[in-house]
Amino acid sequence: MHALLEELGSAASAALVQSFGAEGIPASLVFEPSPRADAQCNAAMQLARGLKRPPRDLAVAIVGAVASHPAVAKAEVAGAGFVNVTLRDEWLAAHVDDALALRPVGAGQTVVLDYSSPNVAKPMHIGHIRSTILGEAMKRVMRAVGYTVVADNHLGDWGTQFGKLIVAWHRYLDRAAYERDPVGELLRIYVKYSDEEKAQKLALGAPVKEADDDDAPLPAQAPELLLAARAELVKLQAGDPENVALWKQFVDVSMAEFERTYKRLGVSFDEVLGESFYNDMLAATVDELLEKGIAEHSQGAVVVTFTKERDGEAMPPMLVRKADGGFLYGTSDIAAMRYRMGRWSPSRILIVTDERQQLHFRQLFAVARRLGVPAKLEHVWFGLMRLPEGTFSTRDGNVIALESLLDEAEQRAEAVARSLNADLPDAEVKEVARVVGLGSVKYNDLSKDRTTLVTFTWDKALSLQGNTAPYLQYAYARIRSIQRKVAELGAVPGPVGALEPAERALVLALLKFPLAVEDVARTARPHALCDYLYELAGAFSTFYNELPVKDAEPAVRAARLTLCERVATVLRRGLDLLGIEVVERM
RNA sequence: GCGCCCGUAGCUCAAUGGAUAGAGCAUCGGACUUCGGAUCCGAGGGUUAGAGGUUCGACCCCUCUCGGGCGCGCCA
Repeated sequence: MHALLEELGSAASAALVQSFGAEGIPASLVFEPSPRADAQCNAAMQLARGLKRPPRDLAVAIVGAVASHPAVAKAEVAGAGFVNVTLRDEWLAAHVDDALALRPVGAGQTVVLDYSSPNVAKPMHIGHIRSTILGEAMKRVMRAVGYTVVADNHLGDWGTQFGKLIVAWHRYLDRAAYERDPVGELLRIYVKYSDEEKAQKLALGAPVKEADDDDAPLPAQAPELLLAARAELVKLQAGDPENVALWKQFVDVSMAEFERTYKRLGVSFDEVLGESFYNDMLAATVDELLEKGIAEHSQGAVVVTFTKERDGEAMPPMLVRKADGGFLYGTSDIAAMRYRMGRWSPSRILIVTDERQQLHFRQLFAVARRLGVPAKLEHVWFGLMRLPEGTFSTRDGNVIALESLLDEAEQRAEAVARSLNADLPDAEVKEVARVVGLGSVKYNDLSKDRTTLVTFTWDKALSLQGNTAPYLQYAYARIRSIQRKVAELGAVPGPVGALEPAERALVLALLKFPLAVEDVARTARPHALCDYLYELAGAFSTFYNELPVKDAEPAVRAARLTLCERVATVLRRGLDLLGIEVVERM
C-alpha cells in the first residue's frame, strides 16, 4: 500500500511539473486512504493558489497521471478538487500478503524508551499502568519497524523519601507484617510517618498544605521527625553502611514485587537504571553546566534559567543543586540524558510519564539544546488517572492496587467465559479469563488518545463489549474456529479472485496495517493502532455475517480461507504489538 | 499571580487542515433453526463550551472569554 501510494504521488507530481512548471510542486503528492475513496489526493487545492490555476484544472491533470496506473480502476475529480482513486479488485486481491510487510523505517537507529518508573517502597497502583502499558506498546511497535530499542525502567529509587523511610523503619516497623508483605508494610510505615510528621507540624503551629508539602519552606521550628529523616538521608548519601543496607533492602523487596507484576503484564525491560544509578555523576553534571555557563548560582543554590530569546519560551528556573549541596531529580535527569547519549547514541529518546511533568521536561529539553544533544527528545505524556471522587494519592491511601485491578478483570472475564462456554475445561476457562481480562485492561488504556484524562470506574475499565480487546480477540477466535472446521473437510487456502463488497472492504482494511503501525512509531500514539484493529475486526465481523466460508464453492472457500488467515495473522500481530495476547477459543 | 493541558451525542471516546464530524455503551427496532449472538443490520441522538480571526477549506491553527485538571527555586 505504501509503495502504491508513493507511485501515485510521484506520477501526479511529474504530471503537474510537466503541465505547470516545477515551481512549488513537491516531488511526491500525498495520496492516502479516505472514507470516500481507496486513495485520495488533496494536493490540487493546496497548490492552486501558488500555481495561479483553478484547483480543478490541477485535479484533472492528476487524474490523467494516475488513471493509467495498473492498480487503478477509476480516478475522478470530486468536489472542490479532490482526486478520488478506486483500486482494481485484481490488484487488491494480488496484494493481500502486503498486509504483513512492515517497512524498516527505523533500521539503523536506536531509541531509548524510558517508561514505567515506579517508586520503590510503594506498591504499583492503577495510576502506574498507563506509563507501563503505553511504553511497552511503543517498544514493540518501534522494534517492529526496525528500531533498536533500549527499554529503560527509570526506577524512583533515590531521594528524600528514603530518609523518612529509614526513620519510619526504626520507629514503626511491624516485623511480622513485613515478613508477610514487605512492600505493604513499607507503605504502612511511610503513611504512618507522614501522618505523624503532619501532626508535629500542626503542633508547632505551622500552616499545613493539603498534599506533598514535606519539604515546603520550613516553619521556624522543623518537626523533630523531619530533622531525623534529613539526618538519616545525609548518612545514606554519605555511604553509611547500615543505611545503605536498609536502602538496598527496600529496593530489592520492591523490585521483586515489581517483577511479579511485570511478568504478569508481559512487560520487560533491557535496563533498570534507577535514579540512584546516576548519583555519582551529579556533581560533575552540575560542574559542567556551570563551566559552560548554562547554570548559575542563585541564593546559594545552582539554577538554570530560561528566556524566550534563548530558549524559545520563558520558563521558571530549574534547580540543579540545593543550597545544602544536595541534588534534585532535574539533575539526575540531565545526567541520565548524558549517559544515554554516550552509551547508545540514540536518534530519539522517549520518556513516558504523566502530564504533570510537562514543565520539567520542557526545561530538561531546553538544557539539552544548550548542551548540543543531537537526539530528538520526546516527552510522551499522558493524562492523569483519577477516581470519580478526585485524584488519588498513595499517602492518603485511596488507591486501587494494580494487582486488584488485574484480579478483578480476570474474575469478570471468567464469569463471562463460563456462562458462554459451559463445555470448556476449567483450565482453559482460566486461561481465557487471564488473556481476556488482561487484554481488556490494557486495551482500555491504549485505545484512548494518551492525552485524555481518565476517570477510573470499574465498569468502564473492564468492559467486554464494543471497542475492546475481547472484540478483537473474539474475531480472532472465530477465525480459528472456522479453520478447525474447514480443516476437517480437507480444504486449504487458495488464491483470492473476484471480491464481494464485504471481501473488498476486508482486503482494503488488511492493507492499511503497515500504515497504522508506522503512524504509531512516528507519533507515539498507540490508540491509532487500536482504532485500526477495531476497524479490521469490524470488517471481518461484517464479512463473517454475510458470507459463508465453510459452505462456499471450493474455489471461493479457498479464497475466503486465505482472507481469514491473513486477518487472523494481522489481528494476532497487531495485538501482540500492543502487548495483548489471543486465545484459540473463548 | 504566571504558565501548561483538556473541553466533541445522555455517558465513554475517534476524527491532528479536506467533502455530509464517526464508533461503542445506553435507548428503540430488526437478523440466517448459527462456519461461535462477547456478533451483525438499522433508528433516534451534535450550534465540536462561547465569541472573534486566519484559510479555497477549521473539532484541529491564532486571540479573548467560560469551565475542568495540573504545574510553578531547595520533593520526585
